[in-house]
This record gives sequence, structure tokens and C-alpha cells, in this order.
Amino acid sequence: MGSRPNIPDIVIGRLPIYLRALYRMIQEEKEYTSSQELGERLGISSAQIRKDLSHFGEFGKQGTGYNIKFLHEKIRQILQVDREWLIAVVGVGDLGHAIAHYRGFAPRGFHVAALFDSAPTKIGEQIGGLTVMPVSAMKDEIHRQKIQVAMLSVPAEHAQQVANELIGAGIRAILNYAPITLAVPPDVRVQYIDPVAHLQHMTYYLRS
Amino acid sequence: MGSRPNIPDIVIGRLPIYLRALYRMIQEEKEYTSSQELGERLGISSAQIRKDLSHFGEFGKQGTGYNIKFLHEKIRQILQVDREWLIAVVGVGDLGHAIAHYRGFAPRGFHVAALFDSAPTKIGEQIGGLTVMPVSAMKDEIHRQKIQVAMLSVPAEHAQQVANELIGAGIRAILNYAPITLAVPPDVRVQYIDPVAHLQHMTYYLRS
DNA sequence: AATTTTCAGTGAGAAAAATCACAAGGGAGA
DNA sequence: TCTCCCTTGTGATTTTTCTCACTGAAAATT
Repeated sequence: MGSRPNIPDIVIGRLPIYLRALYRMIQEEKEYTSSQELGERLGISSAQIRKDLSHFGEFGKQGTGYNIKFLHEKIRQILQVDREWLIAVVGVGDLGHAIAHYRGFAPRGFHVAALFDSAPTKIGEQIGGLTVMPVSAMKDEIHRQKIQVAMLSVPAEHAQQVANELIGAGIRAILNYAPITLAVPPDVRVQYIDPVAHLQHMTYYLRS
Repeated sequence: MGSRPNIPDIVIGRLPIYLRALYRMIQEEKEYTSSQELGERLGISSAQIRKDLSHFGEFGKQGTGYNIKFLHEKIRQILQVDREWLIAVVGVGDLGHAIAHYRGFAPRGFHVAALFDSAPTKIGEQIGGLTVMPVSAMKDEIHRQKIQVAMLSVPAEHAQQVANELIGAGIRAILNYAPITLAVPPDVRVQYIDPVAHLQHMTYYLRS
């Protein structure tokens, strides 16, 4: 896809939000939308949306707006979610279970392809059609299936160590559910999910 | 605690990150840290950390740095998590179950105090010491317990409607797990948890 | 056919956020 | 006490991000 230099990360981060809204519009069987309508739904200015999209091409038509399916597909291509990504889940406690059962990954480009845990009691357990494997088998299995993305749902104390092993096994993107900032080499991407951090962010504003 | 005007939201959003790191340091029985050390752990510049904290007061000492417990407590006060917040969870599918069982809320200031679902088969179910109640009982129960925060884990199609009911019941902060942007009045805070959006953000960069 | 409305894309400018770099305070050791 | 080393808090500056406002094109209306 040739040269795509220097697009701000904050712009990339908004594309999945646009995708999500477009997906809803497809379900609503809408055909066209405008930057203004999209912006109103998302609480984002229309100029912001137009400028974001302009980094990647010209997807709209003056007077008409954007064809929803077309724009949806274009953003999927940009984000590379017009294919399926395999995911390894490490740590199958309550959270890992919920992740393994979650039906929302598949329709948006992701497929949970392997489950790992270190607790001997959990090895062999069947979850959502997959068998929990020992962490010692992680590297081989990740290579065998060519898995590139991992979700980390182990306790905070073990997260860094497991992350190191994942990176050693070739993983280049980690979605970390443990409430700890990971140290990783610059070619590895990490994103964080910390519900408590979000809650704490909101309670700041709950002053009467 | 008087006037605290105009502090950028992006600064507020980093405070929970600092809190998380300080909490870890307390567990490691460290006593002092510096903006530089903290920054290295978090991948944030030391100047950024100092400037962020300077919005709220002077918490460090030249030559010494920050007393970890003291700074931790100060940030807890700023975020108002030096008390316990009660949370209502709406939607007890797999995700709602995982939330209800999650042990990570309590030590960081939050207590799941009520569970709601609309499916008659789920009403009455016991989860983590709580009984699932019907959505129709939501308003009364939220008032009775004076719950101010809610977590929304219902399907996307119902999220907006349930959010409306929550707001009608007096909820002022919503952590939304449904992959949809909610429309809410300006005095209601919403934060989003969408793992797939994070994954899609990362796959952008997975070009070889 | 002419006019009006709608809406994308974009350069210029404004606003916000991050970084720089330094003065000054505090501790440790000589 | 004096000197050296750390480290904070912060004004100044740079960088990044967002918004404004306009051009031009397409559609809708008269």
C-alpha cells in the first residue's frame, strides 16, 4: 500500500471509532452519510472527520457525502482489518473466559485461536472450542499458527514476564488487561484496557 | 478543596496511570521516586509528569523527589477515589459475569453493588453475592443505594436506551462496554471500553 | 437553464499539548 | 561551612492538534 508517512497516531486511533459508527449505519441500512452527521453521532467536529480521512484519500463526494459501505471498506483496508487476525489469549481466569466466549471479535476481524495458562489445573480445559495449553507451549503454537496478536489477562505481577515471552515468540501487538504499564521494544505495539482507570477518570468530575 | 479550574482532561486521564504505577511501587516497598524514574516506567517524559502534578500543588521535594505513599494519597484525593464508589452493572452476560467477579475493583475504590438484566431467565441469579434484579427495578435500587456510577454491558442495540434509563435514574458516570458511542447530556460522563477498537488501532502498524 | 443548497477537501490560523531549559531548594559529603 | 549533585516547579518555546472558513463540485429546486 505504498507510502503512508507520518500519519498522527491520534488519527489512527479515531479510525476504529468511525468504523464502529459506519458499521452501525450499515445495520440501519443507511446508504449515505456526511461528515456532519457522523460527527454529531460521535461528538466530533465535522472538520475533524474530513481532515482525518483526507490523510488517506478522497472518499466522499461534494453535495452527497460518503457512501457508507464504501467508506467502511476503505477504513477496513487502511487498518488492515479486511482480513482475519489470529489472537492468542494468555491467562484464562474469569476475564480470559469472558474474552474466549466473546462473540464480538469475529465480525470485526479477529479470531481467538489459542488459549494459554500457567496453572496446571487449567491445562486441557475446553473453552469455546479451544483447549487451554500450557505457557511452555506458547512459542511453538504461536509460530505454528502464525499468530501476531495477543491479549494478556494474567495478574499484574506476571504480566511483564509473560509479555517478554510473547515478544520472544514473535508477537508484535499486545492488548494488555493487566493494570501495569509494560516495557517493550519499539517495534511492539501495546494497548491498555483498564476499566478502573476509566472509572477513576470519571470520578474526578463527580463533584457536586 | 475550593477552585480547580480548567485543568485539561488529558491531564486528568493520566492521573490514574500515575496512581497505578505508584501503587505498584508501594507493593515493591519503595519509599521515594522521581519524575524521571516514574517517567521511564511509564514511557512518559519527566517534564510531563512534573507539569501535570503542578496543576494540583507541590508534592515533591528538590533533590529527593516524591514520597510515594504521600503522592499516591494526594492523587487519590484529587480523583476522589479516597472513598468507595458504588457501581451498578447492567447486563449480566459473559462480560457482566466477569465484571461481577473481578477482584480488581475493590482495592482501587469501587464496589459492585447491584446487577441488572432484562432477561427473565437471569433475574434472581446469584453472582458474587449479589442477586440479579430486573431492569424495571433499576431506578428504585439506584436511588436506594445512592449509586452514582454504572457499567453498561448490554448488546449494542440496547445500550442507548439503557443509558437513557440510567441517566433518568440519576447515574452521572457510565463505563460503556458496548461498541457504540452514546449520546448523553453534558453533565454525564461516559468512558468507553472497546477491545476491538484497540486491536484495530494496533493492526494498522502491523505492516511488514 | 439558472439558482440555491449541500458538502468534501484544504490552506491558514488558533488553540492545546508537550518539551526545553533553567533558577532555586535540599541533601550528602568534605 | 562550603561545594557538588539531584531534582522540582515553571516560564518560554516548540510541536502537535484542532478549527475556521473558503473553493469548487454535485445535487436539488425553481
